[in-house]
Amino acid sequence: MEAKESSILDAAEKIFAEAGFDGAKVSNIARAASVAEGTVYLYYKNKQDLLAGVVGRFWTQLTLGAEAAIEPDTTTAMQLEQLGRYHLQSLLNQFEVVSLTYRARPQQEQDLDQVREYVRVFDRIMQRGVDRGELPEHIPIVQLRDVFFGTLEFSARTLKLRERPYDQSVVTNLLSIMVTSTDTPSGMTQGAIQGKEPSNRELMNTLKAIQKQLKTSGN
Amino acid sequence: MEAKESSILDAAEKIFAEAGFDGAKVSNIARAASVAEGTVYLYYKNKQDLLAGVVGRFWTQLTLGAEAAIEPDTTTAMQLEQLGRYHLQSLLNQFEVVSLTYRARPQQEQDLDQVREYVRVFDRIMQRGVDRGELPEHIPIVQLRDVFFGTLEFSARTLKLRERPYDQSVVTNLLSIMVTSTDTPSGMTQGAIQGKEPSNRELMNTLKAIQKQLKTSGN
DNA sequence: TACCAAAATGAACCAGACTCATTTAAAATG
DNA sequence: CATTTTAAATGAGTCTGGTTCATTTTGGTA
Repeated sequence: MEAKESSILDAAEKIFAEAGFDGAKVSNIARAASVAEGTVYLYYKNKQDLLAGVVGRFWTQLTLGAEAAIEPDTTTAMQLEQLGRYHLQSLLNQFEVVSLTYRARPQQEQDLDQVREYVRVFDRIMQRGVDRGELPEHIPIVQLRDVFFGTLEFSARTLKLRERPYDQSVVTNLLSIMVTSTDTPSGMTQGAIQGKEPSNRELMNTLKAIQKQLKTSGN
Repeated sequence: MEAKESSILDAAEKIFAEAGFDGAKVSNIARAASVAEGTVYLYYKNKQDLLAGVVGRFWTQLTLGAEAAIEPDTTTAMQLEQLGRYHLQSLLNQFEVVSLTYRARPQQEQDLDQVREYVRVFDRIMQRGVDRGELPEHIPIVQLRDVFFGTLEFSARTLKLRERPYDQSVVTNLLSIMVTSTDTPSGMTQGAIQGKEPSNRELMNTLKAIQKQLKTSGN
């Protein structure tokens, strides 16, 4: 039964999230799924594998959500901001599951290619930006990816630690520094720096000229 | 005996590093430390606590090393670069121990105030920068901290995953985006960021700074 | 209804973290 | 020194909880 597998995953996610990996007992997960303990092992090799299932499903869903959250026909900067918001919000809303990812990772790398899949959403946005000439290439995309996801993940931890809610300025400021140094259309700066007027168009344009040609509508 | 405790820590670090938390058996750690299994529990409440000991010691040492790696009498930008290099190198050199940090963290938060201590090295650099007027305050230090450490940690993971060695450009590029939008080493993006009218000279300097970054990030 | 294969069960097994009664070493006492 | 006291160390045994597997139940088919 397909439904049974996902019911086990649901139960596992719940128990793992509230008790952590070590605290979660397979017996409890089985009970929560209304299944015998041995049944769990028909669907998952062991407890680790079960965790990988939970985490994998989470990231797969995250990928779908991210793709839905991004307008296809807007600027690269805008898309990055949309992904940034979505990502930070998801990290905060499902903090426990995200944390579990680190329990799964060290094991088998191939378990978590759902994470790699998710990361490609970012890569596609950036690649499109480059193709369209909206992004210069001072910094390799791979490095910008680490800036983007690394910052957001650490920010999420910080917010959780201080028991603060979602903070839009985290995304805004992150984008402002990524955008300021990789891309410098006046419109982008305007959006990124909280509505302040960009100034001195002449030199800003000169600045632009050393980079790739940009065409961005100011929001 | 003090020496015995640290001998247990040494053994634990070794075994944890090569087998991971779950793979490491307390019996093996005890044997490696030439001690009976029960003795371990005289020094550490349980296996988790032992891990916290290993991880805590690591971050304490990292703090000392970081303080040594930073020249006291140089610019904020320079100090940040020194810390960045040191941090990335350490993450790579002791990747396994760093990873273990995530096994310790979810448990008790107070276990890891050594990490918080380490982070203060960054805070002090930034605070001094602000005090000296070397840093404007567009973006809260707390957020920049997440940019800094988040990026470096994710970069370290990426490098490890691809089996690449230490890459100076990661630090350079990170600093370039942090500095371009917050600091003004040679130029003055300050005006533009704050929304004031920057002078032509200021923007020219920014231009130069960016061009310079372009060259450095090329390696 | 009888048969079979797949799915499910849970009692038993076992690895390994942790305890504690006992032993050994060190320090204090006279 | 011999003796008592206190602390440190030991490892066999306990216990929790993940994992296995012989047995039972289920669902489909002739």
